[in-house]
This record gives sequence, C-alpha cells and structure tokens, in this order.
Amino acid sequence: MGVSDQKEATASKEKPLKHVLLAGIYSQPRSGYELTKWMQVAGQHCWSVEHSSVYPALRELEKDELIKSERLPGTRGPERSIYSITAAGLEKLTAWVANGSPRPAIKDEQLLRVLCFDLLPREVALAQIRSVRADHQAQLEFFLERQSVLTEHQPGPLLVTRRGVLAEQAYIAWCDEVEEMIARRPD
Amino acid sequence: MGVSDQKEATASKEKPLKHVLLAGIYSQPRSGYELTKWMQVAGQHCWSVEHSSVYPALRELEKDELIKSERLPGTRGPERSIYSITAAGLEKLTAWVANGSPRPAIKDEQLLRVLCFDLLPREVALAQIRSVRADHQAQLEFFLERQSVLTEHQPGPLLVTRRGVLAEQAYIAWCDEVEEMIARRPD
DNA sequence: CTGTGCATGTAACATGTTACATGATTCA
DNA sequence: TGAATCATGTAACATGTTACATGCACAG
Repeated sequence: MGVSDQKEATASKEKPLKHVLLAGIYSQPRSGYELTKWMQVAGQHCWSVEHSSVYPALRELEKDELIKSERLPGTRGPERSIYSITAAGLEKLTAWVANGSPRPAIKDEQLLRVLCFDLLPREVALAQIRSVRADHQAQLEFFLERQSVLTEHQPGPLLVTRRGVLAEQAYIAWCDEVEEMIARRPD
Repeated sequence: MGVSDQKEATASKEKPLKHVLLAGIYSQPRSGYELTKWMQVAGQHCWSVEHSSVYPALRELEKDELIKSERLPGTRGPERSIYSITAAGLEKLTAWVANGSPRPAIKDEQLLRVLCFDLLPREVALAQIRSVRADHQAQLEFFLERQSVLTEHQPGPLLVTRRGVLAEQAYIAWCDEVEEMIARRPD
C-alpha cells in the first residue's frame, strides 16, 4: 500500500506543463514540434511554452509510460516522433481534468501602463491604447475564423475558441473605455 | 558616448517586476509589505508576486536611486520602510509607460480542462464549471465594490478596476456557455 | 498568553526563456 | 544556393515560489 499511496499523493502536485501536453496529445497525437505550435497558436490563451521546455517534458512523460512515441518520416522535413497517449496517461489526464483549477494567473503590463497614463501627453497615450486595441482586434479575428470552422461535434476546441473570442471582445471594450476617458481628460 | 549608450540600451529590457513596483510606488508611497498586498489584491489581474521577490527588488531599485526609503514606526506593528519614487525613477517609469507591451501572458489550466471535458461524466463537469463560475462571480463583486468608491478623478485606478469588472464578466459569460453546451450533450 | 496580522528577510528549488547547436527538405 | 520551414536538442540564465526564519503589537 505504502508505495502506491505515495505515488498518488504526489500525483496531484505534478507540473502543469505535463498535463497540458497530455491534453494536447489526447486531443490528437502530435510531435513535440506540433505541440509547441499548438500551444502558441490554438492554446495561446491557455498555456504556452518554448520548444526547449517541451522536449524534456515529453521524454519524462514517456519514461513514466503516460505517452508512447512512434518514429515517422516527415511529410516534408526530417523524421519526427509522434506521441500518443497510453491508458495510464488517459487515467492521469482524467484525474487532473476532474480537479478544479486555481484562478488563471495574469501578467498584463499594459494595465500598469494605463494606471500611470497621467505621466504621458494625451496624444501618446491615445496612440498606445489604439495600437493595443488593434492588436487584440487582430487576435479576435483569428479566433472568429477558427470558430466559424468548428461545430458542436468538437465541443472542446469550440469552447476554447469561444473563450478566446469573449476574452478579446472584453479587452477591446476596455480599450474603448480607456480611450474615451483619456479623450475626456484635460491635457 | 560608450558608457551611457550601453546603459540606455539595456534599460529597455529590465525586469518587469521593477517597473511594476515603480508604478505601485508612484501611485502612492508604500512599504514592501504594502506593495505585496497591493499586487495581490488590487493588482490581482495585472501582476502579482510573493513578498520574497519584492524585498530584493526594492533594494536594487534603491541602489540604483530610482526610489528612496524612509524608516517609519508602524501604526500598529513593527517599524517599516516606506518607499517613494525619485526624479530618476519617475523618468524611468515614464519611459516604460510610453512603450507598448506584448500581449498579456495567460496561464489558464481551466481552459485545458474544458477541452477534455468529454472525459468526465456530465454531472462532474457541470459541478466544476459552476464552481469556477462562482469563484469569478465573487471576484467580480469585489471589483464592482472597488469601482463604486472610485471617481473619474482617479482615472488610473478606475480603469484598472474596470478591466477587472469586464474581464470577470466575460469569464462568467463563458462559463455559462460551457454549462449550456454540457447540459445539451448526450451523456 | 496565544493567535493573528504586520513586517522583513534568506535559501533551496521549480519552471521557463534565450541563446547556442545541428541538420533535413523545399521553394525561389 | 540561400532562405524558410520542419524538427530536435542542450546549457546558461532569469524569474519566481515554497519553505524556513525572525520578531513586534494588538485583540480576545
């Protein structure tokens, strides 16, 4: 009993990245390269790391037999390892999914800049917030395009995309409020 | 030429935390303890670190003469150092505020869980998303309360709080979409 | 007189980035 | 033939967390 108990006790505090990778592999077998792209594009608003963190994590997951790999020649490019989830991995992923998450961590420097906007001439502040707005507008359009090709048959990807849409719309609405308030302020 | 050029070249890539602290001190002179609280409460959706990162950063800022400290007896509690921003610090902060920010980094495990919700029995998934919604509802109420005591005379804090309100409302709206879609799905 | 909040600090550890390194394939 | 993309990997570094450590002051 002792051994397996210990394993289950430590299971919950495992690195989030490993679970993210498990989720990515579960949703579709992928290579390390593809997983990196997936995180940076589709999962942009979920979790994203550089490839240098991905490959070691994959090797650990494989060592623990939560995933298995298959060498395949690249369609265009060199050979790569395609990972797929094992029964043990699926079990672990399910247990993780069943747990609640802490509130998402946010690191948004732009908010701090807005907090200090009275340091800037009005025109500079206005230009900045408009540029930020444009950036989020572009991101919104990306999510809207993804949304349009998804159906309720893929509820997971659809809901993740919906989150992107709603989040970007909220950010844009906030930018508009910021712009309005700056415009009203005496210079 | 060489020396000051180098200093200005490296200036832009300084640690974000230092700028966050400068912003916090600029908005109001504070102690390390108060800055930590400020980040975790008011700045919850901006930038937040533990106190163990704050004190060393403050000492570096003081060493660079961007802030200065004053020892004061605590109103109730031990003596503390109250930091205020210097002219050099204000200059640096202004330069930072004038720059644009990269898009905010988000680490939201919950999205990945929803991506894999088909692994869970419907009731478990429903319970989870409702609990997440309640958490964000509570956070929304916190921001709404802050908003109600702020006026346009403090545009900075007001806009930061507005961001909190809009962000939480968007998250709650998303939770509702998730709940709806799960409820519709065959079990 | 004990717990809670105020207040500061250090050290070991975890996690992730940047930069360095390599090499294949495809397209212009 | 040179740039772009695919594909994987390592090592040094940056940043932040957890845990450990200390001590005052006030309330119950």
